[in-house]
Amino acid sequence: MVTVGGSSTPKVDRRVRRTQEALQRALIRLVGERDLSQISIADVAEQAEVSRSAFYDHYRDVHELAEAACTAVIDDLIASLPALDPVNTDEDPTRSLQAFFANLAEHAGLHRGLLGPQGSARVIDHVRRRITEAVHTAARRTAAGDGAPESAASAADLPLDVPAAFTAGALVGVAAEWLRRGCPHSPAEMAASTWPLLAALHHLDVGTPPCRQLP
Amino acid sequence: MVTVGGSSTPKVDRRVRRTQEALQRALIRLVGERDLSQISIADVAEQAEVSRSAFYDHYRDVHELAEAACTAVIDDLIASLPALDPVNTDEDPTRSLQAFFANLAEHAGLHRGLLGPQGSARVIDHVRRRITEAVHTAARRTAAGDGAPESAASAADLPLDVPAAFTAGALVGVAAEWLRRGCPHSPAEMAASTWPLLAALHHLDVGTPPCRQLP
DNA sequence: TAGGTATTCTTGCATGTGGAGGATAACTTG
DNA sequence: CAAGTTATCCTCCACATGCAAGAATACCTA
Repeated sequence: MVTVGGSSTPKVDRRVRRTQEALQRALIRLVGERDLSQISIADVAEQAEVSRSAFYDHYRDVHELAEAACTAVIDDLIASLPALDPVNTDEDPTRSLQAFFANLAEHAGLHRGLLGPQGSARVIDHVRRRITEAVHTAARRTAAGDGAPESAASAADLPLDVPAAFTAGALVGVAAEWLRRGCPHSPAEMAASTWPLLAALHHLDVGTPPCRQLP
Repeated sequence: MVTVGGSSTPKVDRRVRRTQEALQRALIRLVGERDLSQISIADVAEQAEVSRSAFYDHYRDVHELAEAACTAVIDDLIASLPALDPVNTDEDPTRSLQAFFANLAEHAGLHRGLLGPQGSARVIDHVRRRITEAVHTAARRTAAGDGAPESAASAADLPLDVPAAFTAGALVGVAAEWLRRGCPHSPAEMAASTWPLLAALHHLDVGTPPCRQLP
């Protein structure tokens, strides 16, 4: 098995990149067409113009590929989350929340296919954890006075941050429900409805210390 | 395919009940032992002492069985959610939240197996939607003055209730993260940490009408 | 560019999947 | 209890899965 390391690919064999990216693009395309459960490994390999056994050289199953394939998309989503940071005293704090929903809507087919009932538990868990981490570090950055950048330890080693898990789950819940209904409202409306709820959590957060992460 | 109707089984062939219940019990037992992805239909059928083809007479795949199998357990969880109702002015409002986490911990293996990264997107979605419905009807019951019982329409037909989806997702998020870490804190601690967050949403809910469900 | 290395491809296999058709057995109703 | 209904079981099938061993090929480095 050959796997590209998490970040900042320094020197990766061209063939590996080509194969992995082809497989990821193929999956993303296919998820837009039919349910994940109706997509076979052979389908993905064929769509990627790669042999079926090359698939197994990189990924154990479709879910592992899906997790890898959605990473770039997820990063985009997470990038639109600094709105959750209380220091962000923009004139319109819902702007980046709006970007979040817009981003979601833009790839609605993909997101619904991976996060919905026919999707992958692995992807759902991955997304939730990534957002949890983002919320966690944003909160710590605020609390610690914007000082040194936190050591980027995996969330698995950190204490259980209930508010972060709460917030992340809430965002995923709203997103999933919105996608399930076929995005019946504009990103602006969704942002306007969601923002007060997030704000209530923030104000509580900074106001009452008794509820923070458990040791 | 033979399927038992949703509620209040009036007259179901004894054989159907026996087979379905045996399959569900078998799955629940197996999920406690290994990952869902490592459980084959043949395994479940054998554990249930039922032929493999009888499985397909009732369920399309393992996820459909899992959804059916967890329904009873989910009902227990949802039963411990009236704490979310603002009218509930108990002396200790975290009591039923505590029951929620205790319930979760009691079947930790099952819940982690079905809701975690190796679980089933179908189950995750099902749980989230059930909780969303529960929160939604609880909120409406409160707002409408405890009057007539709402027509029990499926959540799919109702307008998108952002606060309900938000709350439900949040609970699932906290539960998933807690389970993932191996339930490192007592249900009492978890309830104490989670309650203020829920309360903040409630107070906002009753205080500011601008953010309700979208039409 | 030549050479060693690493990746991909081909082939093959044991097992799991999803389901159709028909025989057998169990249940419900009159 | 007898008759008819209905679920389960058995046997088959085509296809998908996950993986292994070795040949063929593309890549990186010197």
